[in-house]
Amino acid sequence: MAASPQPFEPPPGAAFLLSALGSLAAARFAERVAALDLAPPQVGLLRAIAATPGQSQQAVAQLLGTPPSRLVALVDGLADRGLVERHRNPTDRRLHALHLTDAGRATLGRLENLGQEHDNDICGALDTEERARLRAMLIRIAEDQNLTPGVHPGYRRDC
Amino acid sequence: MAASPQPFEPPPGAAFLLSALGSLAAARFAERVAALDLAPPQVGLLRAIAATPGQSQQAVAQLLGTPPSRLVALVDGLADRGLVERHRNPTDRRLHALHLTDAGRATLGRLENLGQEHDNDICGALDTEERARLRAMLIRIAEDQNLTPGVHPGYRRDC
DNA sequence: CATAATCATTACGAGGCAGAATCGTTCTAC
DNA sequence: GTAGAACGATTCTGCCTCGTAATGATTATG
Repeated sequence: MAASPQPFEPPPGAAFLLSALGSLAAARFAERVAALDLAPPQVGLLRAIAATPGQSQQAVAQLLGTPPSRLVALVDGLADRGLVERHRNPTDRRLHALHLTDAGRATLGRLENLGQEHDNDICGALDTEERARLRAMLIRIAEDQNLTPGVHPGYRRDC
Repeated sequence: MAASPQPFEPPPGAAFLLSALGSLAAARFAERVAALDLAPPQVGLLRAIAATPGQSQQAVAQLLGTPPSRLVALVDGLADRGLVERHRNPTDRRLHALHLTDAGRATLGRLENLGQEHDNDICGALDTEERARLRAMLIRIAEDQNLTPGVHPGYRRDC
């Protein structure tokens, strides 16, 4: 009673499509930022530091949902490039307050343009109005799922 | 002239939201299928075999976009559980034709229900009509990006 | 003043994945 | 008909990522 060998019997649901397109978007974004010698997690870290400068590494780690030990290598990579600085807090010398350098801010600006191109690449099939409706729906889902705005959940465990 | 420390200056675009929600959806799905002792790639393989039974491993590998050597372990895991069988092709004994067992089909049925629950979980913020519009837009994007329907691009290292 | 807690870092180990090498089988050329 | 190339599946090897556990330095507590 096997029907004709139709590919993939149940049509994929919205969640599957979200996962598939999200994976595609993430991979494409990784390619783009590779041109700046950056990995996606480093971009997220840059954005997090820009949003709330002076935070301790532990605070940032908690915000991003990553173990602190992972953050060390991330910060190292950005500090080696001169995009980020660790400032020792004089009142509590355990803490490393994270700040962007001027070069870091410049890189962030370049990333913003790059993000726009990325958006146009991914959403090329949609006109401006449709894109706005898509964004609105996605934001509603993100809020419903208690996602921290601007934070990619791929930091916690699998991406 | 730094404005108030607003979190994440540029509002996230649709591509970022897609990536973030896709990551979330993938992680949640992984949790769900873990209850059946399955990993997401194995689920994709099950679905691929169900869609076109009797294919060689190499053909399936090409469809999914994964190196053949990776498929071996994947098939092994499913074969150990008795969900999949390798049938030697008598006319060409190099080939291993992949087929689902009855247990495999039963598991696939369970996965279908599980997928519906997953869909409802992720899209809980949207009513039925909105969900349909979201699906339609996502499908258009997927077609525009030349994604193989039903195949998760996460198999491909480069996509 | 001593002990516990906190932050960053390092050390270690597990797991996953891609690419090269291997083994058996089939096709092609002569 | 046989030798050698081509092909499919598998194994092997090395790399890379990540999470957890220990380490060291500093500060809070009682």
